Amino acid sequence: MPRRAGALLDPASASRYLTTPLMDKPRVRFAPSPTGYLHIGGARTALFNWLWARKTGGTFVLRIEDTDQERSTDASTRVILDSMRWLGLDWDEGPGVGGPHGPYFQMQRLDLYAAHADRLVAEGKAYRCYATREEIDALRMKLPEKKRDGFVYPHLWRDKTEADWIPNAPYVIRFKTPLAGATEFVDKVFGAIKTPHASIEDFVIIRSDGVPLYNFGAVVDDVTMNITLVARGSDHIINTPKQILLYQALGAAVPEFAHLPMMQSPAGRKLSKRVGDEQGVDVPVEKYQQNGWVPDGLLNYIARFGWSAGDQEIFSRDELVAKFDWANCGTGDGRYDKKKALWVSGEHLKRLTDEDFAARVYPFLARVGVTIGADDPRLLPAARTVKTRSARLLDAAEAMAFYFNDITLDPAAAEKFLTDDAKANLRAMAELLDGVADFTDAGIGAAVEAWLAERALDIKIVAQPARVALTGRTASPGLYEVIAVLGREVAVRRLRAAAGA
RNA sequence: GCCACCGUCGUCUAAGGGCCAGGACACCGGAUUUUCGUUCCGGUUGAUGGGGGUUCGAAUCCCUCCGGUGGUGCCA
Repeated sequence: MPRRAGALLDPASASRYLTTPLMDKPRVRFAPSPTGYLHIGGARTALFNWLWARKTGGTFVLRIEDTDQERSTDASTRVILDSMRWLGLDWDEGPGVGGPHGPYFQMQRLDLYAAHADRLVAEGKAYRCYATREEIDALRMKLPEKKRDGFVYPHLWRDKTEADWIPNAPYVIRFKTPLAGATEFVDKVFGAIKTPHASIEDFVIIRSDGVPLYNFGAVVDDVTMNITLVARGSDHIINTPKQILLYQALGAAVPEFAHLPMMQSPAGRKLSKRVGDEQGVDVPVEKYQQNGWVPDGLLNYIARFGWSAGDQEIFSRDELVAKFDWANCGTGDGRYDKKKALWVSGEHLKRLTDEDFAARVYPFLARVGVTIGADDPRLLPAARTVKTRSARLLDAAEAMAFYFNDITLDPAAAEKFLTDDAKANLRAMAELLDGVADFTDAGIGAAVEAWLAERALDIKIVAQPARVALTGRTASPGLYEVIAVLGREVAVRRLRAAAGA
């Protein structure tokens, strides 16, 4: 494993760059592309940036990188923003809130990119390339098959001058990458990373339609938005040298960089939505919302992925803010672990107050066919009985449904437990409950225990049949609490129905 | 192919030259319990990718091989 930040640069070979002067407060950003949904890995990137901003009193900027016009949609922007809000990752500048460095959509900043690109061209640091895609492809195809993969743009227009420009013909703008030397930077997570310029081709910074490509748009924005620390997935490590070259060409201070290892599928694949579906992992953040995760639970799981603080596993949002640091980020890619994710979710549910838990479960009740009012007096006591046995709110709602809706007996359970002897006991129990004065968990328990003692019956004999009769299933919260929440009328009716059937 | 990065229990991680490689999830066993779950206890159940070095001593430093990931686009 490489030494993290602090590894030495080789001053002789690296082209040095300006270090961001220690400014007052960090400015970080999250810059998603609106091409679908908020990816769980993207949420993690956003979270780490947000944590750093909140911890340091810095600024968290949200920017929408919508320059891929083929795939970007407004609907997607809304979905991403909604997921960010649901997670509680509020941004200080960006869509909806504005800010002094807007607009925060790249397609509304085209003039800015053009101006910067033109300046680079004027200064000889970039150049117009009139070679068409077809032309370049033809050159590539001329190579022997084995060498085609290694084809790089052959500097066709690198040394041409304005006199060579073709009037009215489309062109792209390419960056004039230094032919020799190397660019090295010290990543806050990965340590020193060095890339020889020879391995960087003269990459396109502006398309023929005037729209910038990722590397250029991101740099111009990060410069003009005064971003001091760029934190993103390690898939961008490869882009960093190009971007540093761009900062230097623009005469701008180079920000700090922090890359995060990738979150892979359980089988170690790239975590795309399709792969996630195949391997049982929810990739879009909206799915977690729909399945009844609490935001802090999701944040906890993804924070703890690639980062740690001693042996602690469960963190509140505030603890995350207090304890987060780039130095405790690891470098190895990791695999999503669904079981652990669910465990973390459940731990967060357990830590909710009963009232809070009930209020959060309520919206999910409708999803499982329960239509009660938010002020239904059974809601809180019912919710309380399933809180510690559910991993997500949707699971809790499902586990609670029997309290409110008519039940159907699980056939296998009925077959096994609703024997003639058991039915006789259920009738007797119904009788008993009818007369219990203190119809509470404790009161019912006392009455039933006394009744059992009187008849020399073991609770094990009557519990399961009663459970099946009352809930339809063999697994449920404690029998007495179930009865108490159900209420005398319903409990008695269900016992008799099962006994009579 | 080339470039960059990464490699500790099945999984997430700790230890960054020196006490049995620690914790968590998972898994197995047990206790408690009216079921499930919770909770508690136990686990020689389980790992430094392989091989070379350096060193009294290596998961840790060096070399090499292997493996994985990302990139190699007028995607981001």
